[in-house]
Amino acid sequence: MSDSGNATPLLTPANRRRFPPYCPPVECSACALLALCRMAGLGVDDARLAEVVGRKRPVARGAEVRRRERRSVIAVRSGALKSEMPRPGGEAQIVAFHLPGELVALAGADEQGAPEVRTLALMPSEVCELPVSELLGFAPEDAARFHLRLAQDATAALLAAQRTLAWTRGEGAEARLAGFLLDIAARFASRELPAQAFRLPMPRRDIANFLGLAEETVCRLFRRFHGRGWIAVSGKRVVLRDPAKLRAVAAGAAADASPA
Amino acid sequence: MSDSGNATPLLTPANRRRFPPYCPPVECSACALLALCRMAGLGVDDARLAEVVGRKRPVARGAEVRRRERRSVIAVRSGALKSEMPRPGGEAQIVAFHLPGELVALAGADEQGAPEVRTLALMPSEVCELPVSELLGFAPEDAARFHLRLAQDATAALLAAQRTLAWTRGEGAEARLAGFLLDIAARFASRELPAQAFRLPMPRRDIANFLGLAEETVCRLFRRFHGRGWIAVSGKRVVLRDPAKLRAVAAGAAADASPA
DNA sequence: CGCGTATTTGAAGGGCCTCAAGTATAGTGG
DNA sequence: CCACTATACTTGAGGCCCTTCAAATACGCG
Repeated sequence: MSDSGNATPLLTPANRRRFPPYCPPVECSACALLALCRMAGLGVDDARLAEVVGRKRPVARGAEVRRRERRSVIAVRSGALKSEMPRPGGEAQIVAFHLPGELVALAGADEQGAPEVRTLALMPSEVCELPVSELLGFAPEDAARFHLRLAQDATAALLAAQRTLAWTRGEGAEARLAGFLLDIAARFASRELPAQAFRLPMPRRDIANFLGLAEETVCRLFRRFHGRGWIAVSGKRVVLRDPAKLRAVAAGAAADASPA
Repeated sequence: MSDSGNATPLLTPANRRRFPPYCPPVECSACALLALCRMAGLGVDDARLAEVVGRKRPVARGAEVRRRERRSVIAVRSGALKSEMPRPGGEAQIVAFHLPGELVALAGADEQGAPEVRTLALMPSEVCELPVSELLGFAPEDAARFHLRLAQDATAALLAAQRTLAWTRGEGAEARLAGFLLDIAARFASRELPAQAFRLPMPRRDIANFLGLAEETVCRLFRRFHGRGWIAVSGKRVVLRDPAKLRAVAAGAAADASPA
């Protein structure tokens, strides 16, 4: 198997500069918020869109994404976010990462007091905010369809959270990291972003937190996967070289074959 | 503090028989489905209730809870359920337990094919099913309010799932089990069921699966907590004797004080 | 180009898992 | 109502995976 085809770019210093950018903006056509925008009576290029939806609102790296309206749905346009839940004693637990085109802030969309979940930008990002309150004056039939769609999006998010709960409990640290890489790649692919070679938006520390591992363990696993030829990794740049093997590892297969 | 009052029953053989039953049925007044039932135009004691809502539908121990209608919301009336997500290679991962008065089957309420999440009865149980499709002919205003409530319930469920994700990642096995016991107790209390002395509806094996631990570890932890006087445990019967200490442990406090 | 942050690497130790066997419970059927 | 039996719970010993602590290096941002 050795070096079968150099179709995948190697992470030589020369290739680093031409590596895909971090998290490029997605078009409205690939955004999960599109259905709600349309249902709100807004054409994508309509003039009213800019009025109701806060488009391209910038969020600085490390800053918290906060609702402008009491009740609203937020989507990521570019960059990446993380949602974390504080724990009584110790570090907050990261419960989800949000990539371009994905919805945020569905959980607790109606909570009154201080939000339990904090959402922070992992890099300079842009978000779109669709205020639900602006739409309450709509015709009852439209409001019903809108809220139904909202409920569907929320149940979809719940299902996604349960899937996450399932594979992050995978036996062994290798299974978890393999599952993580495949999850990120699949989500990039579903938004028509490069999914084989990409940059991880989050530091090792956040990956470790999310997977329930130590930061050093995540580092060692990246190196181990790299050494086995499953991936090529240099800092945040990652190339998936053997997705099938990663799937097998994520499913619990012991690593026996493949040269070290 | 020694034996300050024997208000809490000891788990002597004599007291076993008078121990609270497993998961007694909740009244409609304490059920999370009540708001949706009322909004659907159904008085709790209304004759139509029996027609639209499948009340007291029995589910045998180990049987799968399946929707009768394509789209519906299910609540637990008595007993207890577990929801599990299959994993590629190996045992399914339990993602949630459902106690009397709680909603189920929100996730995937709209999915078309075979459901990803399977919901099984941990003991002989009764469930109520409210078919959403039956209500689509309602007045638009009522439909709008109904779907809004549905969306709120869905986001609340998502928030609950994220909370679960946070404390089940607690550092150390002791923190996880302490958090688990407090979680169960709090949910019993919110439904006006006995929350200090109760029976765990699920076997050790399921607790271990849910918390990402080995079954033997869970057993040892129960015995350890029992030995330290934090709880009294005999099989599935549990009495919380020092909830404050359990909270401290769940928050990550090291166990140093308290006699062994 | 320099500094701060992020990543990497090593060594030692502990906590949880695995395997195995015995005991007690509770559900089942007569 | 009681006996029976399958399931669930408990307990012990040994070993490995992951964590912790510490320090050096590489990268990226201003």
